[in-house]
Amino acid sequence: MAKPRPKTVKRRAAGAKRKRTSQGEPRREAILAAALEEFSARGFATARLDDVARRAGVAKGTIYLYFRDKETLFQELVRAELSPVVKALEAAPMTDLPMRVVAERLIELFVREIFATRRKDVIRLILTEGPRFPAIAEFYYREVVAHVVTVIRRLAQRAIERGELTNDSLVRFPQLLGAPGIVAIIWSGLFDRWAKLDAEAFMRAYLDLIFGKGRAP
Amino acid sequence: MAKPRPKTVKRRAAGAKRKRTSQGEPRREAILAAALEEFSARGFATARLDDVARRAGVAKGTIYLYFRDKETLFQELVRAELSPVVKALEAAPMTDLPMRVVAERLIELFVREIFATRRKDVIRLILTEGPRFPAIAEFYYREVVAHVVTVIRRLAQRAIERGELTNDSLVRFPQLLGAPGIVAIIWSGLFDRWAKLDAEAFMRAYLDLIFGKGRAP
Amino acid sequence: MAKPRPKTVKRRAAGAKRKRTSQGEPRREAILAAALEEFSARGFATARLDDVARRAGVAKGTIYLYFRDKETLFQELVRAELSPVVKALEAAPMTDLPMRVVAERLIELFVREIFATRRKDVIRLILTEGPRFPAIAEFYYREVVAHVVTVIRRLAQRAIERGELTNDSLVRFPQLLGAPGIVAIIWSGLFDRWAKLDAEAFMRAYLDLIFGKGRAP
Amino acid sequence: MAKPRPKTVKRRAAGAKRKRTSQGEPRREAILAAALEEFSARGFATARLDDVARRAGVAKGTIYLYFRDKETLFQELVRAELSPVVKALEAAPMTDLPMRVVAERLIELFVREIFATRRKDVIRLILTEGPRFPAIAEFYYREVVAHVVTVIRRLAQRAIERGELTNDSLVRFPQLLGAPGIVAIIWSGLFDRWAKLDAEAFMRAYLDLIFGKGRAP
DNA sequence: GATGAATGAGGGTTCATTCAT
DNA sequence: TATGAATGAACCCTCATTCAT
Repeated sequence: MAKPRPKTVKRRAAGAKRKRTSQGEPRREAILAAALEEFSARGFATARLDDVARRAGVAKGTIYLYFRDKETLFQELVRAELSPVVKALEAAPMTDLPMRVVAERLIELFVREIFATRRKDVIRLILTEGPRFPAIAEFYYREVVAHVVTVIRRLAQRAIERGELTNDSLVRFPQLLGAPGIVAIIWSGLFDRWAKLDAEAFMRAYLDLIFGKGRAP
Repeated sequence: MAKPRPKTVKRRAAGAKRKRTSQGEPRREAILAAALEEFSARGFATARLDDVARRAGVAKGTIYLYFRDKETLFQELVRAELSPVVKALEAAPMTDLPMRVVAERLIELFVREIFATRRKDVIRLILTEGPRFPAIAEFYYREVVAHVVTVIRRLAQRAIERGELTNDSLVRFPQLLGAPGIVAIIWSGLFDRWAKLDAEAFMRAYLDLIFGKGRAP
Repeated sequence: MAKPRPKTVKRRAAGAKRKRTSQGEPRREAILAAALEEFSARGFATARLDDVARRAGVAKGTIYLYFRDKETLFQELVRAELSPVVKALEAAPMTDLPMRVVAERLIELFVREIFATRRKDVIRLILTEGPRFPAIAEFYYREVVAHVVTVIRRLAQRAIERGELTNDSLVRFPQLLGAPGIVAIIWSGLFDRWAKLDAEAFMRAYLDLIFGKGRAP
Repeated sequence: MAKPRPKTVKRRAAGAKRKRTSQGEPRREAILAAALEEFSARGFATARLDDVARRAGVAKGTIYLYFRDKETLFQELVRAELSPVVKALEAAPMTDLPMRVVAERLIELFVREIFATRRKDVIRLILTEGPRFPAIAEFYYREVVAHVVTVIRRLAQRAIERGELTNDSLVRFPQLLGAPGIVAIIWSGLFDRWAKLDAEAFMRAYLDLIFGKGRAP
């Protein structure tokens, strides 16, 4: 009974390892970063907390000091990475610029803040794991997608009023504007090996397609 | 009796041969159908072969008579479901109809043959599991995506020549034409709970957007 | 992903081990017997299913073919071992013999069917683990203790009517008759190392004490 | 300041010394009290030191300043709670009162000092955990049980000499006198939920049974 | 071919114990 | 002294895979 650890055995023979101990370093952040790597690379179900711990430079048990369980780690990972986006969306100023200009800025924003960062992987994780994590899908829908849809719809409405757009497709389906962004993310994870896709050029070409080439700026 | 096959003999390496019982190998089909259900519902890693077997009405061991292992089952599932599509693509006739008309037929085809069928789930599986199954991603890329891209590029080229399109976006990025289809599939798996998306209307609105409303038939 | 077992590695290099395969042999029984041993020796919480499996000559996973989990194994163990006792109790014939005679037969029965068998350990397990397993305590109370109490009360009642007993202590507290049996079981598990207790003599001395020495047959 | 004790020095082996803060080492007491609660409620193996610490209002590490490990805590807990009993036993005066009277006083003592106090739980812990803690079983046997047995044997001897008892059962098995006390403790932990047992009445009825009702006082 | 009982590696989670502060 | 974050061994349970029948 109670064989918790041989009492006579010295642990960690030498004071070697123990990499990161700069007190200021937030273990939680390290774990989240490592989890994102592992979940992205192997998927939620297949990722091993052992690997997350190793990558974060902590012991396996340490993860449980910060997260109730694997699923919670995943959910908090998504929330943590997305919350700046959520905040930015809520603070999004309504401009009076032409829609095409706004759209181009959105592309820049998307590339800089999402596509070129770890957030791209978070989005991909949501797309791939979301069906098994309704809570995450809902969070993403309510906090991100719904906002974006609303904003785009309003933009499209005004663009029509101003004559920048000649039909109401984007009002009825604002998702259309974001479609290339989603596809770019998916493509990059699936097919870049065989055919790399220049996401920014891809999305700009899309604007050319729907607004007409060079009509803007 | 019993015909106890010498114990040291390697069983047929499985996967290879096949094709005997005239009317379509009902067991194999049942397993594939069951596997699609389970993989779609739970993802590859989380799906249990036990459930696949139960759903298919066979014993667990039977699966291994037809497929080397879980991964092979998955790969053959994708191939089996996609091969008609592949064949259709290869036989796709090049028409001289206006691009918008062709695009509308593609939408109909997509809705009827993909979106309204189990193939939608196969596509979704490829999108979500592909990153962990390069073989599948590659197969899908080479046999489906590349063909579609080529076809669309050719269509776009001609459309430009005929003045139906005024810029080369679709030539440079034929993926743009398929983007809404992809997004529709993803949306349906993620967000339909909160906001159902009418895939066909969605894609038609897209054509309105890029070709101009009602300009075509 | 899916690293279920290296495909090329041959398992169980030699067809050695595989002890018990005499088809007729009930795995379930072997597991229950092994579980009783392990639970008795180490207590429920500390017993390792690994050891149960090893002792039963089966693989760890096999246990789960027969029992949902560790706790279920424990509960079914208790039920399985006690059910003959329960049946015997229900079929217990009411005799007209003097109470002392009946009590002596009960002692013989107790020694032969409980104390000299694995059931002694089951009773001990109930006494020690019961507080943490209300379901087991209740089962034992309802199916065994309550019956025994009822039977003894009836016996005591009649003994009073016949003048074999001169007070109603055993009617009010039939448990008194069984107390030495319980104490014998506890003692044997705790103190036999330092002072062995002859359970049968112990209980017979008890009858001498309450009925008077040698007054009965 | 900080007085950072040279890192290589072995901390006081813990357990030994102790005894300084005048008014009874409140921390140590708090830990022992908390430990008794937790061990009683969940058993040794299942109790968590985390909970003990929380209940005692100290940090987890603090426990280790007072006790080498979980097992030592348990053993010292038993010793601490029992030592007053041990002392009382050693000082037990030999009276010349009739045995029944003495027995009744023992019952009162048992009820007041054991059954109505936390010591009941300590006894129960010994009974349930003893088999896995030979050191505790032995301590309890030597310091408590053996003494009690000796005392009762002497009492019984004299009772026979005086004609208060007509047979030697209690001389040969003094444990018989304590049996109902043990059973009362066990019953209260197991079956009180379904059938509460009045321990004092139970033990008094026992005296009625073996000495004859009302013959005493 | 077909079955499904059996296997056992793998991984999530817990918790006694340590130690830097 | 006291703290509590960190550690990592241990253990329950799952499930892909095998194989005797």
